[in-house]
Amino acid sequence: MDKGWGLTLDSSSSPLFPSTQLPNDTMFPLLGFPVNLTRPSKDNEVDFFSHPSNKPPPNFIKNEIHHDAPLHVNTGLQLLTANTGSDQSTVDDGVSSDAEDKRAKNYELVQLQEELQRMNAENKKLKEMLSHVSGNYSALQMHLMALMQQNHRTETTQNEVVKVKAEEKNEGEKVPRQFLDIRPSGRGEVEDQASDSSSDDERTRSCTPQNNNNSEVGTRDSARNSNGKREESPDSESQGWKHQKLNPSNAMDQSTTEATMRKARVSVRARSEAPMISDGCQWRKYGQKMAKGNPCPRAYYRCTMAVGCPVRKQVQRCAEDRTILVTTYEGTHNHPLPPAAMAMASTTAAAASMLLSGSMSSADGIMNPNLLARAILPCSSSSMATLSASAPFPTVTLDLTHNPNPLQIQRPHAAPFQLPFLTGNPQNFGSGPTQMVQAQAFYNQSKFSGLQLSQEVESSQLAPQAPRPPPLQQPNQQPSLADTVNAATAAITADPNFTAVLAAAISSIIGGAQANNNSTTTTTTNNNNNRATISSFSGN
DNA sequence: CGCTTTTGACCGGCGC
DNA sequence: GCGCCGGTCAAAAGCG
Repeated sequence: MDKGWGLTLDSSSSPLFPSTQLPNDTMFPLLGFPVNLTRPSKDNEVDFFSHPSNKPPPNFIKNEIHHDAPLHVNTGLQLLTANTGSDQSTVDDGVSSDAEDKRAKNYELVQLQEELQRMNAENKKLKEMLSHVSGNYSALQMHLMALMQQNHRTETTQNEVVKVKAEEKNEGEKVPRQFLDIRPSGRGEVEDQASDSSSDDERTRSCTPQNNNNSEVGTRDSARNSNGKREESPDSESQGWKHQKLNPSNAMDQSTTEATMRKARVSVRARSEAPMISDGCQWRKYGQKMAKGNPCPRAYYRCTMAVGCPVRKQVQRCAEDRTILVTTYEGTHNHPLPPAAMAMASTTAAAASMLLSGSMSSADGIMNPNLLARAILPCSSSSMATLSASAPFPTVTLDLTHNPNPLQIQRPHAAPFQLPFLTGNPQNFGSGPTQMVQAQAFYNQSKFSGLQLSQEVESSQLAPQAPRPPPLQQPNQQPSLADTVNAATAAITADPNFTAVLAAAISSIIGGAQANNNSTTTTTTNNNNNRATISSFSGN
């Protein structure tokens, strides 16, 4: 009987399928009879249905396993044939002695199905919990980063305020407290609640003694204003940068770390045919220049995810190898980031934070590139993460163009989405292999099917030229958090130990889609964009 | 119509 | 002081 079939199939296979062979969502509908009807496999033929008295000999079972022939052909015993028959066999099932046994099995089937339903429900609950926890984790991570940076700036600011007061005593009312109203007007709440970094930067920058000694007191950019050409613009933080550049000397002893934080740069080298690597943030191009020594123009972008975000980046192709895209990040986001942007943002923030640390802000730290390099990439060679001391600003270069990972050597085409970026705060630098992400974890996640997570990934045969499905069509928009979380949840379920890293990978992958979308809105759409391989950051 | 990109001009820093 | 260079601005153009 079919129920007896279903019973044996379910009872034998259901404990294995949910987590291993079938996606959870598709597994349960298959638990019922369709499986039995469409697949009269040899499993069914094995002794479960046969009455003990009719148990086939061992030889028969072996034959059944090794031959894929239909059941009725391979069956050497009448009883088995009768048992494995279709629904019409009920006529043949006149064997009344099996009735109670079948009832019992039917009952057992019902029980198992109920149990599976309970497990399914529990699984869904766990998924929801996981997505919730993942979201909270991201939020907390950002909050922690913001607090750390704010805390550091606060210390610096307090020192500078003390010094300003001392100068006020010396110079009387000559020194205004610019930091009280230095913030640009008309900003949204987003900045109010999250822009401590930039606003504090503005305050501390403006209240430095150096600034106060200038004749440009009271104006943020006297040079511009003296032209009568430019009033204070909403983009004042950039002028704040400029302002800082104007007065770099005297205040260095007090705002060294602050300036370092602001000027610390993280340069990422990655092979990409896309005009921009995807980092999950929204960027607006505000300039392009031909840089000396490189025939490729350098593009300047600023973060537009929040008004007044000070983060900028420069994108330029390497002169020696134009398949290498060099992206240099500068500044720290002053707003919450979507999961898609966490990886890169955390990396850049981590680099800046490391520069802010005592050892790194010292000359020793600057002059010892390997310290920072190894701190950021504990498992990488120094050639993959270098610190430039000769540059005007401390610059960490993350070279993603090499592929020293033994795992990837073993599976050379299997990890085009491996993401090295830090996903946590600087204290997590040493977490080592957990920072390494294998994108294969997201296999079967249809959310990413359009993001070149082709299924060949699992079979280690990802073809770079393989045609890709169209990217997600969300021009200039971040993928919805819900989508991200849902997809992340599904992937994380498979291996909860990689929660943070998976989230980063997902976000970066989704960011890849965004980059594609961005590219479509600019000039040309490069179908090879997603072939950008950020593949070389390795764990051990 | 609003947003983004393009692009020439402008500015300050720096080296000579 | 001058010129070069990196970085930024903002008007114009492009685009959906």
